Amino acid sequence: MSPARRSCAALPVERNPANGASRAPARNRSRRLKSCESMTIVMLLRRGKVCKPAPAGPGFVTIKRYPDRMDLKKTVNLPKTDFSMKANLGQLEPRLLEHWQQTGLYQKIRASSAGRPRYVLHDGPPYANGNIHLGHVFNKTLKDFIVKSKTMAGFDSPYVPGWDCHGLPIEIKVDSELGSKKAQMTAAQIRKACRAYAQKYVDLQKKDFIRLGVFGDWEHPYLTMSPRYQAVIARAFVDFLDQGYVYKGLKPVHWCMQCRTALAEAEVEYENHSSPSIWVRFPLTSEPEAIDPLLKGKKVYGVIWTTTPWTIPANMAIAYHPQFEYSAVAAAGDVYIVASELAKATGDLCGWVEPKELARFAGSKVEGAVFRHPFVERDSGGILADHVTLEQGTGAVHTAPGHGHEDYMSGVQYGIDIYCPVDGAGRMYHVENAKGRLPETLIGKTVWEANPLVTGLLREQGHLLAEKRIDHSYPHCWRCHKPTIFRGTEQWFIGMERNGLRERTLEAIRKIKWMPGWGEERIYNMIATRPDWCISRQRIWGVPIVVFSCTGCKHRVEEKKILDHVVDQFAEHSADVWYEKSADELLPAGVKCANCGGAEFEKEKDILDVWFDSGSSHLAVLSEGYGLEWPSEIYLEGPDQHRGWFHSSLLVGVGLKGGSPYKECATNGWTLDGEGRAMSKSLGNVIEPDKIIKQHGAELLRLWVASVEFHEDVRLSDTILTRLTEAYRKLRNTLRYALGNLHDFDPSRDAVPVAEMREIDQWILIRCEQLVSRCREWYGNFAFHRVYQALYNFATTDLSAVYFDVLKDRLYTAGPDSRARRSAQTALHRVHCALVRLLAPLVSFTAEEAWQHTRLPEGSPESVHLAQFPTPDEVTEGLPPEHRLRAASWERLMQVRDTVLKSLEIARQEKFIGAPLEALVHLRANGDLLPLLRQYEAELPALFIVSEVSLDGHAETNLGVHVERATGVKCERCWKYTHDIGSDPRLPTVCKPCAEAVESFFPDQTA
RNA sequence: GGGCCUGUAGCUCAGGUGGCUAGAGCGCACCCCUGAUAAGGGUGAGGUCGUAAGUUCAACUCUUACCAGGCCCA
Repeated sequence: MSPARRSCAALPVERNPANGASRAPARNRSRRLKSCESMTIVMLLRRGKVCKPAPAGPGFVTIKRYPDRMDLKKTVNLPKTDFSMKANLGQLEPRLLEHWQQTGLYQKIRASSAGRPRYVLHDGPPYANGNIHLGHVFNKTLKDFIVKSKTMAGFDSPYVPGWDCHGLPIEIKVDSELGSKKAQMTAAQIRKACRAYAQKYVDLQKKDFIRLGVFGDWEHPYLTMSPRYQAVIARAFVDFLDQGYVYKGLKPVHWCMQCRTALAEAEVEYENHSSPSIWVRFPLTSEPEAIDPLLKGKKVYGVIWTTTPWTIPANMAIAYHPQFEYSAVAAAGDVYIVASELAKATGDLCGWVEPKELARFAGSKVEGAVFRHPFVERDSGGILADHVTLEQGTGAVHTAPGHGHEDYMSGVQYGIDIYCPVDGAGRMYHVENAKGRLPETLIGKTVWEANPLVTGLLREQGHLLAEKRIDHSYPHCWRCHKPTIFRGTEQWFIGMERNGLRERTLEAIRKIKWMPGWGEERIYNMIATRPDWCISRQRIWGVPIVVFSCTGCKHRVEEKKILDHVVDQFAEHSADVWYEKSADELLPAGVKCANCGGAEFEKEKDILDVWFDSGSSHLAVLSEGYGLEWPSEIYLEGPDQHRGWFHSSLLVGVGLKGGSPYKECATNGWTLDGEGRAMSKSLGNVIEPDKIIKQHGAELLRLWVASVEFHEDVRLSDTILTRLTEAYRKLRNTLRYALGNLHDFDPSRDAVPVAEMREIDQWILIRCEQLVSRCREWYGNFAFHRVYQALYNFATTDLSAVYFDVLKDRLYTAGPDSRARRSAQTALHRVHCALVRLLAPLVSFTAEEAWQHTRLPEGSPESVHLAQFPTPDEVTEGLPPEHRLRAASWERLMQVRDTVLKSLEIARQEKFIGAPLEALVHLRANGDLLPLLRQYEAELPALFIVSEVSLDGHAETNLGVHVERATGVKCERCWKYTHDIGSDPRLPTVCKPCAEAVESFFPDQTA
């Protein structure tokens, strides 16, 4: 300790020479103290013989008769409560859940909130597959915090949970469960199996969410597979179609030629495969000097490398990386453009003799150059792309937009045709209106047959530079295990530029409040650069794209009136009717093809992207059916949803409703392990929510959610759980102290007017008032962790360490019905009722349990969750303004208290005292502190929890503290050392105030 | 590899527009109490503010690079 510090602390303890004990060695003093105590521990009193009972009646002095053997402890008002110290959440929580369910609490909340301003959080649907994980817990609990806190802040805040039920993951699972049976099943039957599967997980997850104490309309959640919802999805598509957003175009997908089907990424397995890899040159037909002046007049070629020769016929461009450096290498009179880094390797492979570098330039120089296809009458443009790498090949990527995802992206970016001359069986064919005719030798050949033919053609033309087989990992069909191809197929799109969708969406983004703010930039960039929305999938489990086409002329039936007729059937029978009925049955009678007048139609086979399903949730839920208005107040999901639900909801909202379905968009972080790593099976660091609930209770998970800054990634570990367990116990014990000391307090009967309260009781009300005001504000901006910290700090610092400690003497030893005790209880009751309500959105179980144990004023709601947050005014109601000014004095006194406690600690360390009541504190003060202390001199012993305080004004420093041994005798009842022991002859070991308090325990015998 | 984000004591969090010895609670250590008792109280020790440069009279706060981690893409 530094000298400066020492002087800051209390002055050295001075021992009172009058106190004999002070001269004795420390060990002796302590021993003597103990023996002294043992003499007075439990005293048996004999009274009856001394005081004869007086006859009752007028004119007689009443002398109460005390029992012969009296246990003084029974006259101490110790806390009494059934609110146990140990929570036993494992039993409490299910009991409360059952109770809430049986009493219809959620419906009651709705009823009591009716007519208040609305605050609707629209739930993002989790996927109905698998068990819930910590991320679900985090998100759902946060939503519950918002809904409950908004409810208690005076809003009507309903919560309709939902599930995302369609989609590939479920279809795949069902597929594998059905096994070979699937082949014999109709689409409708498979859909039934998918529906059952999804329902199973809806029920499972629902149970888990309810278990967390999340309030909501669990009886009527929205399911994307419900007939009503499916109709909403289908209608949304029809509306998009009707309003001109939708078009059909080509996009490459994984394709199995064997199964003749599109495959999702999840259905593709990568296996080893041997492919022919070739180096091909494309003659440059544009001016070489545009690339580099040194190339003027040279015969220049672009050089590409590919492992799929069959895609060469579909080549439309050559991609270069804008930042890479490229070399023009001269060899045998020709000049080749390759990445500088790969020039040597390429030259070696192609057998260039004495290659010479003529020039070096950035890839960006090649943009706009024109090459000639080696054997098709077509140009191949130089383009730029970031996906170009230097790991293999030449640094120039053969680009066939109909045969590769990245190629496709480049194609879209540069407006190049998505050209795919390969049919569903994997055979080459002449595409109508194609640029450049394919050599006839290729037509009708499968892509595998085409490989050597293409290589042959290239060789003939002199454009094959090298050839080499390569073993690599290649996508295969998960079902038939044959290698797959990328094939441009017809897909449905929502055009981002149609009706200005992209622009309008970007405008809408600017109007939304993003929390945290960076969400705006993130989603803005995505919308600004995303390609058209591909909304079709070649699957079964989803909502079909409601379009028919004429069997004769292929003309599509897209009239809204006709399609709406079909959608109406979805609402009634679910979208299954699409698979159960024929086109003829589905269509209204008498529909004719607008083009050819034909009357035979076929149904579209594709279904809609699941993001279209969930993106339409606001149409389904913020609707009359649920009694909710569009748009919602807020969406809250994980950060991945900027590309997911936030994104699709926004597009659907802007497209069909002209704006965002949410005014505010909040994100919760990811849940990580104690080291900040993502939880994964392979790392083995996954924390199961179920385990924590079993071991600690859902309340602890809620407390965890409450304790962290939720916008950022959050961690959970054993250490954190241990801290939370301790915090929970502290909060619980705070409530328990209050309940225990309020057992005989009826606010309507016993409350003391605030103006007449003890000042320290008024002080805690003012502290509590500030707490309420801050917590309300923090709830308002979803700073739950600040609410938690404030409540916790209030419980530990203001209450446990100061107020409760100081209060014990008064609560325990004053007469049960005395003004002093009732004053304390009034304050305690107010603080308790405020605390319980402030805690309710966070620790909903414990708050409810405490509420049930609280004696509430007449007319109070049966559940804390039906109550409103306390208001700051309510806490200090009745406090005269002039009393409020005294709060500052008390803050000052608290500082004096801190100093005194430091001095007491020194005395304790020196074994001069043990319990603080053994001390007499002598204060010396000057300045304005002295009058303040004088004013409150009578309160000081209680505030310091010592037996005596003496005060004088001779201090040289601002405040001096001397600790001495308390004089007098220890009262057996209140344990204070006093000079009035035995003032009541019937109670020879008890001080005067205690004697008076004891009196109130015995019935008035004069009555 | 690209876009966005995070990194203050063992833990969870505070630290407007750069400015006194960087705060809180918990935990920890030591002590006390035994009438909140598988409770309660006191005192104290913990941080070169991810790392390294730079701007500045002055940086936890501004810039750059790097490291570690997260989400989304590729």
